[in-house]
Amino acid sequence: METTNGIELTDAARGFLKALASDTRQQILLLFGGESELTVGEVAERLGLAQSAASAQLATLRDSGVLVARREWKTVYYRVDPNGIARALADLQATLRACCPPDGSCG
Amino acid sequence: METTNGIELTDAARGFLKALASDTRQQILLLFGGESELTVGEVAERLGLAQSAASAQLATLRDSGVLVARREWKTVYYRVDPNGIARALADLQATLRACCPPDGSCG
DNA sequence: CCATGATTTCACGATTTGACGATACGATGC
DNA sequence: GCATCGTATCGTCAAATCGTGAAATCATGG
Repeated sequence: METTNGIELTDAARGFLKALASDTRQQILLLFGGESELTVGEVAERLGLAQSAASAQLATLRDSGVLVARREWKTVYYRVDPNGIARALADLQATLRACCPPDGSCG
Repeated sequence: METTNGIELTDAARGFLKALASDTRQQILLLFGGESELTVGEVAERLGLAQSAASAQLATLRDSGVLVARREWKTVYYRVDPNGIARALADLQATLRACCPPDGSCG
């Protein structure tokens, strides 16, 4: 069997936590609260970032399953991936349930 | 009413995300899966960390509401704070609900 | 083929993080 | 008062992160 506890975070959950630990990436994600889709340039302008910085942060969010990208001609449209977020959150909760007593509404 | 979107992360949620973004702090948290309480020295030994490093990371987890500390004579016992975790998770989910369509099981 | 527009990648510097060792603090026991 | 044990704090250093500007990529239009 496993020598480990059996308690571990999935890659989805770890990526999610790392991605959303950054203030800038949090702001980017919250930008999608009103808009359904945003381009790299729009994100850069609204946050006062260089386009290269916005591009990199968006790529991080995409790689961690928080956002998805759609390319239309020259423009790349990013939008939230509810599925990826749900999965990461579910994994995170499942792991946390093993650490904190189930009596609390930990999940 | 609000000039803002109304979408924002609470301090609890932000602290939670930052605290659990570190691999070391993730491992520390998972250490509590089997044990109810651990001392600084125990955490340091099990993770092969210097005592000072374990102390600092534990303090970070405590400051972000993930752990609570209890002092008994010279020894400080840390344990998970299910209440703090539940609050951070609830705040996080509430914010995320504003970003991803409610049709998904986002929360 | 060349120009344009949007994005990505690269090279660089500045700030932050994470670990260590050494030292200081707090409480006990002689 | 002095020694001891467990923690916390401080100083330092290597590695990672984040931002910028310049150059490269990719697709379209003339």
